[in-house]
Amino acid sequence: MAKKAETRKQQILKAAFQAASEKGYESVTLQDIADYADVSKGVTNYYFKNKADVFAHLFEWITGRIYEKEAASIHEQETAVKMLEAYINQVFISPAENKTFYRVYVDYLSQIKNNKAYQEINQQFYENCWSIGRSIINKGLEENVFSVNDIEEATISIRCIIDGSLIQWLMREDDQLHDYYKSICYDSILRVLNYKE
Amino acid sequence: MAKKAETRKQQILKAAFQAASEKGYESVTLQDIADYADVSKGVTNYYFKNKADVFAHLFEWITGRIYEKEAASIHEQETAVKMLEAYINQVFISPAENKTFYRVYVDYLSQIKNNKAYQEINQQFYENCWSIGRSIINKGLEENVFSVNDIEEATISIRCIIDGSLIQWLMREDDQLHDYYKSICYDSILRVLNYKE
DNA sequence: CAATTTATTTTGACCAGTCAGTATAACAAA
DNA sequence: TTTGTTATACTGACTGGTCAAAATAAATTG
Repeated sequence: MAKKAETRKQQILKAAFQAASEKGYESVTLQDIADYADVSKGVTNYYFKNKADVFAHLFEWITGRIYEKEAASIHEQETAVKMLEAYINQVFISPAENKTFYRVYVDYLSQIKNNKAYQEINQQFYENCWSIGRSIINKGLEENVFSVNDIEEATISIRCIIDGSLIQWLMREDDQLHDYYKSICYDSILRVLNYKE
Repeated sequence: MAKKAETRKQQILKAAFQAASEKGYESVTLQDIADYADVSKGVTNYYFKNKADVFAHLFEWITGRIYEKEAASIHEQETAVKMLEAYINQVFISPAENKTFYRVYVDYLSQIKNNKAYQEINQQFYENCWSIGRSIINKGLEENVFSVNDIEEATISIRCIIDGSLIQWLMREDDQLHDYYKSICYDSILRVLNYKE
């Protein structure tokens, strides 16, 4: 049944994610994935074409989930600044979660050059992220609290700052700096948007 | 003689760099390094403990060179804004060079979690980068053209923006966007430093 | 200087281990 | 029975690292 297949695929993707966050993309073997999913090795090859196919689906799934959460976080908010605050809270959700996700994400980034499919998934992710930034900026322009020369450039800048801060935080391997980087990220974005009031 | 050994090591490091930028860190084999260096396979193990040792030296060498170039670029400049401009020009040196270096750098970032030595090299690189940012900020504060609440936070923010933009540019695989991202990076930093005049 | 010995460097075959992917058998459900 | 699913054994390709022998350079000696 199609439902069962879907469940199995999810189970395998979650296992691959857990394995990758603990061991790193390249060193994860098909056996590892099977072990984490508590199934035999043959199952992974039954549901996915090959290892790269597993990871393509994994990255698609992860980036999709991340975007949905981030997009949801801003929709309840009523002012641009509150939207941004909610966004940053969602992005810097916790040291543990950020570490798990961003380790896999950095592995993923390092693989993009080798795989056209990965590249397209990431392009979609960027576009989704930019759309969130764009919403916040437009709201702030309506409210007259932000001032930017070019909306597209500002949306791109927001994501640069977010990824740049999370990656730098991750590389320093110090959970205590999480709040510090969160506040640097938030303040920098406000400055880039030329926040007044 | 010690001089010859040094030359050989450099030759191997350059080969490893070239191999890594073309094939990606994980898929580079000792044989690849030997091939690019035009020596036999055993030589690499004669001059380095193992593969990880080669890459530790490689990363140290690369990040050191990058820092030196960046540091040198700002020293001739007389105003804070010109220093920043020179810095960004050096950072966004050309699509080809940025691609070569940043591909290896992203691979390197994805390996940091697995290797204490890599982590320390990167920490040193960050501190070097921050010191460049700090020089520029201090100069701008003297000149009364910048305004920041916290110098340390601003130095960190600058590197976040630089890495964030270069990584995002790299992932989009479009050389034409190089100038675009360069200008976004430059403008964002000016805004973070609250540039007036 | 030349002959010989010693030290250093280079080579490439080889080994032991790993992994992705396959083949096949066993099992379960309909 | 038939079809869909899972387990297991296996293969072939490849890798990091080793090592003994070859090549080369340096030092020593007559």
